[in-house]
Amino acid sequence: MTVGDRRTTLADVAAEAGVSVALVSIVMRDAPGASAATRERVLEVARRLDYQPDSRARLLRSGQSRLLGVVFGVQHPFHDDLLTGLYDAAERIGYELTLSAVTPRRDERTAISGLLQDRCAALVLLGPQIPTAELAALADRLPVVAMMRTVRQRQVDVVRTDDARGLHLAVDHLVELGHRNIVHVDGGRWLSSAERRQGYRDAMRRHGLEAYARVVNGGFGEEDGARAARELLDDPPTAVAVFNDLSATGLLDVLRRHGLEVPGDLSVVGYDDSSFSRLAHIDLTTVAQDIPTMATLAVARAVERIDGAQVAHREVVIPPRLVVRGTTGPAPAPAT
Amino acid sequence: MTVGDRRTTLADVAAEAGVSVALVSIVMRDAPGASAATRERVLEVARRLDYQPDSRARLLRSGQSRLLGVVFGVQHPFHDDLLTGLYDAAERIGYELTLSAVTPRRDERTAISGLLQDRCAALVLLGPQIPTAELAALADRLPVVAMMRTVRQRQVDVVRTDDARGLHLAVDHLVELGHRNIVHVDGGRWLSSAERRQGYRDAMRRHGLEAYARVVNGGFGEEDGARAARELLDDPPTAVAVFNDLSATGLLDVLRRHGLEVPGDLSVVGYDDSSFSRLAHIDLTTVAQDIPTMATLAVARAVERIDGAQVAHREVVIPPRLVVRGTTGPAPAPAT
DNA sequence: GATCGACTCTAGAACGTTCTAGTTGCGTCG
DNA sequence: CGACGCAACTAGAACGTTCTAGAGTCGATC
Repeated sequence: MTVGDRRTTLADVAAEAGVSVALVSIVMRDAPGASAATRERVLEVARRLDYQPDSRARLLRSGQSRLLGVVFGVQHPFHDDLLTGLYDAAERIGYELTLSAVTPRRDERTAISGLLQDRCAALVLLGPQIPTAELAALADRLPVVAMMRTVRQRQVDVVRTDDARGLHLAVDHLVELGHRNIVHVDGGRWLSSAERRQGYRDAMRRHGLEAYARVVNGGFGEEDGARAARELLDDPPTAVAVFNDLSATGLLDVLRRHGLEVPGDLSVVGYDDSSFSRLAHIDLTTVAQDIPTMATLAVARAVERIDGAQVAHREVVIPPRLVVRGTTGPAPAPAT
Repeated sequence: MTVGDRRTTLADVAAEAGVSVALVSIVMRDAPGASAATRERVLEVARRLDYQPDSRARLLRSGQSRLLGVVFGVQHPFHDDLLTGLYDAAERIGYELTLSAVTPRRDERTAISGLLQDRCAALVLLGPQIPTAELAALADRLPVVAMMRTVRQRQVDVVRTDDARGLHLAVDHLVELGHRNIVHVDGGRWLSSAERRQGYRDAMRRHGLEAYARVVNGGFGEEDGARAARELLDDPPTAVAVFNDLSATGLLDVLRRHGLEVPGDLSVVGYDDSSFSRLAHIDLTTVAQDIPTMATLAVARAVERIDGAQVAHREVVIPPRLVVRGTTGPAPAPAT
């Protein structure tokens, strides 16, 4: 194989089939304006010459690019699942996806600017961390849909989970099992930590358990959960609702090492339904986000904006659901 | 914001700055042929008009597309880490990456054909599953680098881990700890399962332990490991080298539930150094692939091919390394 | 004082498509 | 038999770049 040889173009196919370039274009796009006979002949030639349309030239000419840029993070739990859903949704309505990853050494700004140069029609950002002001500036240029976080700026569309509700579900579940002394280990300064914390507080109040409400400083990682667990050991509650699954596993580990039985002595609820939370020996009760729905809505919203529709609801909030597994059980009988 | 308004182009910048389009192009590309004064003025205007180059037009014109297509799987353990490494490597040599994901409902063929339409200069495939014949056909059209699998066809470049060596490491480690009765739970029909199985057999023979060599049918997932564990319970060895971390966690769970102490009664080694294997309460001894090196070499190889270099070694095999954690320990004193 | 070379800049043709505005050929209708 | 409509097709101009070839300008050299 010689690398230098050009790929076959419309012109090649046209010459070979003895028709004009425009006609080949018509056939390739399945547009009206060609007889069945020619259509077939052209397709046959195209197949024989192994013709592949050049999307760059195509998009360059046709202006609007049926192309959605997606920024995702390589380290994040369910971004992969979200990507799956986004591909499904995009394909259903005939859009292409182009991905740009955020890695430990490639920041969000870089990822976004790459997509801008690809001239996508809109951007879908998974859990964007950049300042809202920047998001807003971006949204002045092209439609931007932020997922899994709130954005006050009204140029930016938002599709997110009702995180407050997620903690309602967790607390309700624990209360139903008889728990009263329920602690929340929060996400610290992490995205949507505030919403979840507030959701926890609301739920406790609603159950008349303000007196028990207690928030322990946590974070995103396993160590954060472990640290919170050590803090809890002095005066252990009967149940803990944790910011996310990763932190919950760290917490579980420390608790168990100190001889506490889960769920015998203490119940734990995570958040995210991460793939590892399903592992048999973790088997974590957790709050799952409705990823397919979120993906579908994000794509739909982006496309509406591209088509210039005036969209009524800027923010779409999806209810999560509780996945009950093995780390929650009835509250232990009160001691003393 | 009106979606319809065109983005600013070179022509806009040129008009505003009172120079020709070509000159603006020169300035934007940082090419020689413009005075420092104009350069600065043009850059200022470009910044003010918020000019973003159109990579489609750019690549269309300039023919060769410093663009590498990467196909990765959303479900796979270390594909994320590999992506990180690929971005690093590509950036170092001034190449762009364009990603295409394989999802449960988007197969490899689709992912690849998307990249072909984007006219990438070469393809990097992470653990491709398509038939080698197809890979070869693809490689006749543009440089193809397959990672983490062997491909006999000589048009296709390969960068992979020395999987046989990985199992040598695992077995050597266990033997050093005094184990003799070491079982291998394999990956079934999975990619590179054969290499690892062979590596296990070789290592056992080298240690004069042919008599103990025993391969149990496993697979990729947690359930496969769990199933293998139940099979082992009748006649448990003192150590198990498992095909991958996921399977190993399934195996660990079943063993522990049946009262076996790890590593007291039985040691376990995984493969992949998956993120969850580092979790404190899994703490799995495992074989890690040298991901940064593999990524760097894959990109380097792709670029060599693009530049038309005659590359001597079609296949690059990287040695793995053992990460010792908490699931391996000294062999228990022989019973009876 | 003409010629040269260097530097800075510009005009215009690519690249591979799509799209607009035709031009054919041909059957049908008044 | 001329006008019309329609289907099938084509020529050529876009799209936003890069690239080639060349045009000015200016100081230095012969």
